[in-house]
Amino acid sequence: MDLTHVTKAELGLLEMLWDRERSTIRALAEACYGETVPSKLASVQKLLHRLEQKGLVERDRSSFVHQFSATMSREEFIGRQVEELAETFSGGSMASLLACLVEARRLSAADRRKLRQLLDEV
Amino acid sequence: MDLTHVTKAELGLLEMLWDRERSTIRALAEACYGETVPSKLASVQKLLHRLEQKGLVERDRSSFVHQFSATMSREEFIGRQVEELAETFSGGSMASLLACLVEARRLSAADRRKLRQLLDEV
DNA sequence: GACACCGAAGACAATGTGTCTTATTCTGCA
DNA sequence: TGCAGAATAAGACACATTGTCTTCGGTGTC
Repeated sequence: MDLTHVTKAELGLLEMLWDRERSTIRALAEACYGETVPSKLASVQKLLHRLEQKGLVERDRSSFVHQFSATMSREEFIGRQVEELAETFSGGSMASLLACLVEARRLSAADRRKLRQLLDEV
Repeated sequence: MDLTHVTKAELGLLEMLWDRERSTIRALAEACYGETVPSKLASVQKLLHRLEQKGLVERDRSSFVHQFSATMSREEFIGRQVEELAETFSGGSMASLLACLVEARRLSAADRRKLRQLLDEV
């Protein structure tokens, strides 16, 4: 199982979990599909199961109705996505990947200004 | 057809085209598989066809043996991959995406130093 | 005990992916 | 010219992924 690739439907659930901290299958189905018929509940169940296998979702089984939550913050997840690009294209080096961005002029002047400011704040 | 997603096999061909500027199916099959039997040639043909559909590869049909080349540089391609992440997660804003990286502390001190240096050079 | 709900498991169709075979067209040489 | 070889084109094929849905057994409530 590819631990990194997340489909659009899976990402939708993750976004909801990032919003809500923790949630049930029923609540997620209501938010996703606007209905909680058994088939939709099963879809959410399946997607959550896959996210759990990928290590992106945690399940609390202590109560009869399971509670789900994301294992990492949205920011950390995004960071890992970028790191995966660095892994694929720049031998894992974030610096090289960002250098690539600067050199390919894919950062606007405003982007560069903002970035410099962020770096100064750390 | 997803214009952005590139499979591992397709990426392998792209990397070769970035190395060689332009190449034939036969040369790519030799480099990829180490043999140029008809089945391997057909595999390369199919992958190139898909890359062409995705707008990532250009085909010169002027001579009998077609010549293939990448439509964008490796750097530009990488830039677009990062932009796609920005699109998905940060409303298309590269600055926000990079802010996310800085805030999630996924950049080492060395990464930050290197990045600041790059920004100064532009 | 009857009933509703839950999670687990799997069937299912649609799509994506890489490999391979076959058909068709073109080149170059005898 | 005619033919052998090579190239492109088209599609069959097996396999994996993805999202939806049905069925089943277990659990709680009245």
